[in-house]
Amino acid sequence: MLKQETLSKNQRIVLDFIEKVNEPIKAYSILHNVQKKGIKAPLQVYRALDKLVEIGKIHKIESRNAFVACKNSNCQISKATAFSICESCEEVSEISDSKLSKYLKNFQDKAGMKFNKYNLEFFGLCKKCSIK
Amino acid sequence: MLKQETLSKNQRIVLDFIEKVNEPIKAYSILHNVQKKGIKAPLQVYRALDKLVEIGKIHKIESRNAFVACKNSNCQISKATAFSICESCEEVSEISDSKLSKYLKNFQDKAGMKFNKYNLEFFGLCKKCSIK
DNA sequence: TTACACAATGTTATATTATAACAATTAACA
DNA sequence: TGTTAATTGTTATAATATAACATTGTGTAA
Ligand SMILES: [Zn+2]
Ligand SMILES: [Zn+2]
Ligand SMILES: [Zn+2]
Ligand SMILES: [Zn+2]
Repeated sequence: MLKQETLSKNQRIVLDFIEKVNEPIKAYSILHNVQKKGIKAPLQVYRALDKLVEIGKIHKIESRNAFVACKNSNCQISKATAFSICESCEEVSEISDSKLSKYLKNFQDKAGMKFNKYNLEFFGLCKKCSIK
Repeated sequence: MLKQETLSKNQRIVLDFIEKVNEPIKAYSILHNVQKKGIKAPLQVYRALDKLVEIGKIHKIESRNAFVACKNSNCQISKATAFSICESCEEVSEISDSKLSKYLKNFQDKAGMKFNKYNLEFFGLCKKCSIK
């Protein structure tokens, strides 16, 4: 079987919702919002999320246990992700900076470990929250 | 009241254990292991963990929901952390690389956000697991 | 087209991680 | 000593995530 090109029904429902809200959202919040579409159980959501993460359509914000649609040409299938997170209003944006991603992709640690993926989360105050 | 210099009883118990195991460990695993010391409830562990993270004695590995002792002069009180994680054996090590930390501390995103903290997790295969 | 393999679904139950709420005790300090 | 904040103890519960198993759908090739 070749790599799937089209999303399954549940994957489509979950992705459509995540793309619509356009900000990080939690699994159970997704569940509550797609129950009208026929998705009834957490597992149905988590299975769709797993697949969507795997194919790079969404990312997990690990420090927040939340999921967000990829804004960045699918981030080489989810292997290189960077986010900025406002600790005041919880606004999250995906960082798209070729210099940064090049630097990190080429980073070599002293133990000689071979990396195939990274996730970077910056925390601070967004412009709006800085003013206050 | 000045900033506390000594750890409280529960904080000491939890930190001693985390330093002893010397690898990432989960909150409930800590709980099971320190019950003989009189810590009986999850909250007692989580409260100690919160404080220890805050003062930079330990870090949370967000992608694993696990905690590990800091190896790196307390990482400027936990504001700049980087780890390498083997996806096969789950070995985690803290990265201490002054070039990397300098690069990330000075990173400026396009939205002009003011960062005060970051966390970076690299994933891949450690040397041992690469051979297999 | 039929048989196979694998992906996806549906469903119930349960595991794991983390916090709320409130009372009591301890530690720092003016 | 009186005051304040930090810490503790305790019970209950919230929030996040997976196990297990039966069933159905889909792409592939003989
Ligand atoms: Zn992306
Ligand atoms: Zn903000
Ligand atoms: Zn550290
Ligand atoms: Zn390994």
